[in-house]
Amino acid sequence: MLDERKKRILGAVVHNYITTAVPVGSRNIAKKYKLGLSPATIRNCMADLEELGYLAHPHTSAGRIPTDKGYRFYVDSLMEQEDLSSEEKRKIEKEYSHKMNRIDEIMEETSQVLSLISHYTGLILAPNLEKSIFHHLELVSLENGRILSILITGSGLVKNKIIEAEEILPEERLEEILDLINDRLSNLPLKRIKEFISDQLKIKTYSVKIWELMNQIFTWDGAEELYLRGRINILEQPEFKDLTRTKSIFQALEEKRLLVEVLSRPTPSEGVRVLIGKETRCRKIRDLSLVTSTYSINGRPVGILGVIGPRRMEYSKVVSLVDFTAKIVSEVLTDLSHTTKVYG
Amino acid sequence: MLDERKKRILGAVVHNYITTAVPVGSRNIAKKYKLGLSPATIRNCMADLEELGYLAHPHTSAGRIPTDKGYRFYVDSLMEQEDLSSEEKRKIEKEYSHKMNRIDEIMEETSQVLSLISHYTGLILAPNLEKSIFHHLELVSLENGRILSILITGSGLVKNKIIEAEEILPEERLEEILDLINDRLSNLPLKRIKEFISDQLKIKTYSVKIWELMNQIFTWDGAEELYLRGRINILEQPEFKDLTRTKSIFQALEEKRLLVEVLSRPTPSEGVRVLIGKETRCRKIRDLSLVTSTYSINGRPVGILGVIGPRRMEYSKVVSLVDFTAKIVSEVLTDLSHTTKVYG
DNA sequence: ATTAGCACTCTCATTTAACGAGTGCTAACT
DNA sequence: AGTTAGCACTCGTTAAATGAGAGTGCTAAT
Repeated sequence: MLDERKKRILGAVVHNYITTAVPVGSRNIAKKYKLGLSPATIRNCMADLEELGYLAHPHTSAGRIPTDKGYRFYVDSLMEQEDLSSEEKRKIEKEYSHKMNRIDEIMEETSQVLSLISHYTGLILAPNLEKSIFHHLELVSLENGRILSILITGSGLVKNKIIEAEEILPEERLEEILDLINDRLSNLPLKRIKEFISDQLKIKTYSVKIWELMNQIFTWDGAEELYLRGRINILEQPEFKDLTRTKSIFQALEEKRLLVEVLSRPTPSEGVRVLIGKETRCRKIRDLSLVTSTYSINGRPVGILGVIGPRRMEYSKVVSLVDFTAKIVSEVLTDLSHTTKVYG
Repeated sequence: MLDERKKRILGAVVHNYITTAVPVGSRNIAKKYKLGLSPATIRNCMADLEELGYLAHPHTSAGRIPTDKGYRFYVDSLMEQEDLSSEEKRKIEKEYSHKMNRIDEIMEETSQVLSLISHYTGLILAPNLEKSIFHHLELVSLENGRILSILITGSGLVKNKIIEAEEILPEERLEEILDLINDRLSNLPLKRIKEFISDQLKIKTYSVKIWELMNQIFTWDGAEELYLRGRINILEQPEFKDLTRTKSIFQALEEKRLLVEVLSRPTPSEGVRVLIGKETRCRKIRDLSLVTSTYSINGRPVGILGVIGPRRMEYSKVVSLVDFTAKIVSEVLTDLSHTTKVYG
């Protein structure tokens, strides 16, 4: 375990590096942070911290920069959460003040807010359909036996899908099955609906065709939607002025699949999660950090939002931002889910 | 008018600059293009072309680069369209070979294709709702008098909108009005529907509430959807290694409104349109060129697609690409529109 | 244990010089 | 008269040289 002095010096180095982006030297620390120590002492201490793996040298005779381990310790033990300024809070609340009826508006707005306030890249993963609650299904027959299905979830998400039925189904038959579904399955999690379809519907007298149809309606390509805003903010950071590296990072940010994969990893704990550099376990974004939180509807977590930016991120502020935003989004979505019950 | 020699030399300069991105000198031209002229002669000629405004000097003792006027002349009179290789054609057709039922899939696919083949940035503006044909409307009552409207166009575009009705409307009333709309207005351009609503519906005995409701359904925020792919390809070009300028270009590319504005300008002519540098009449993208074409459904133009890239673009190839892609997209959408007639 | 002092290292910015591509002009050539 | 060769000149690019500055690590003194 680090002693008090080491902690304070590590904290000072990380803090200074985060704000200046310049490798920090002992003299600098001695001047800016009143630790009551001379540069020489600090130097010794920093050498120790380096040996312990918390700091690194870009080269001899340059200051130190934190390693991932250093950032990790800072985030876990040293940093104190820096509340958003009341102005920032106001700004966020204002963005959500006007009525939004559609989930995708809320997603757009949220990624925008996260990017705007953090000056990094904001992201939000749309509510996972699997975890959503079923509310209503509407079917419209199209030509050639194709059917447009409109699925409404408890959170107000509307999902359209066009289905090719092999055989044209009579209108009455559809009505019948539709009523059954809407009567019996309302408020069930979508995940459970497929089970129901397998169990109930198959046993009953309904034809295989209808079973297949329903199966198709409640199956969707797993491609969860990811909203990203403010990618250019990455270019703002001095460490990315070198183009070659920057380009590969942009490429990674264009690959939604990659980010979705990283984001959907099971969350070990409640609240805000911080992934630093290599901890993302993904080469392409190993120079970036990720601050995320789940957001929920009626207390049930349905999606993930957060900020992605340079390793040298203002964690103390971003953690607050992500936390705050997640709470607001949860509220907004929960409200929406209450007013989106199907009528009659 | 330029004489034959000037044309050939201008063509050579533009071509060479497009392929190498290096200001081109007389010696270079003399060697690579067999014009049967000595460097000195070419020099004189280039000096003339400069005076006429077709070429420019970055500085004395550097080669020439084309001006916008130079590119324009090249595109209009010199360039010969370079057909896509059969491999490229195959590649494109393959991308469209699997069944796509939803417009947005087609849009995603198309912007992707344009970016992939051109190595610049691909873009497509989704079909303009105003110009679309109405096919079917579906209404679902939600709690609190809110109504989910589902609008299906002839091209298979499905548009959801949640409407807040001030007063709860009885189900029968909705059914009634819905039948009227679907019976009478099918196959009308959406633009005309609003007129119909104003004229017919108002005169009849329907309440003001219903009129307002319909009005809301057929009114949408003009925000047309723009699909963009391959923005990073911009970084690929040597002229953008300077960051400050690049950043502002990226910012411009993030601003969809800006691009939508430029794209939706009325097209003067049929076929592929090329806008070079300043011709875009937009400061932020004055270093870029735009190659666009309309695409259509059943012969009626409904949207715009194209490629945006450096002024020094391979026009001869990109023009072919955009032309070809527009034709394919038109076919795909027209097919889709035929199979998306509402049943019964 | 802490600190002051000092030699040493390494980067970065600046200067300097050489280089070379390209021009523009003139005079010779066909 | 148009074309070409020759040549001086310009200017940007690149590489090497230089010096300043920041920072370290070690040693010896406090």
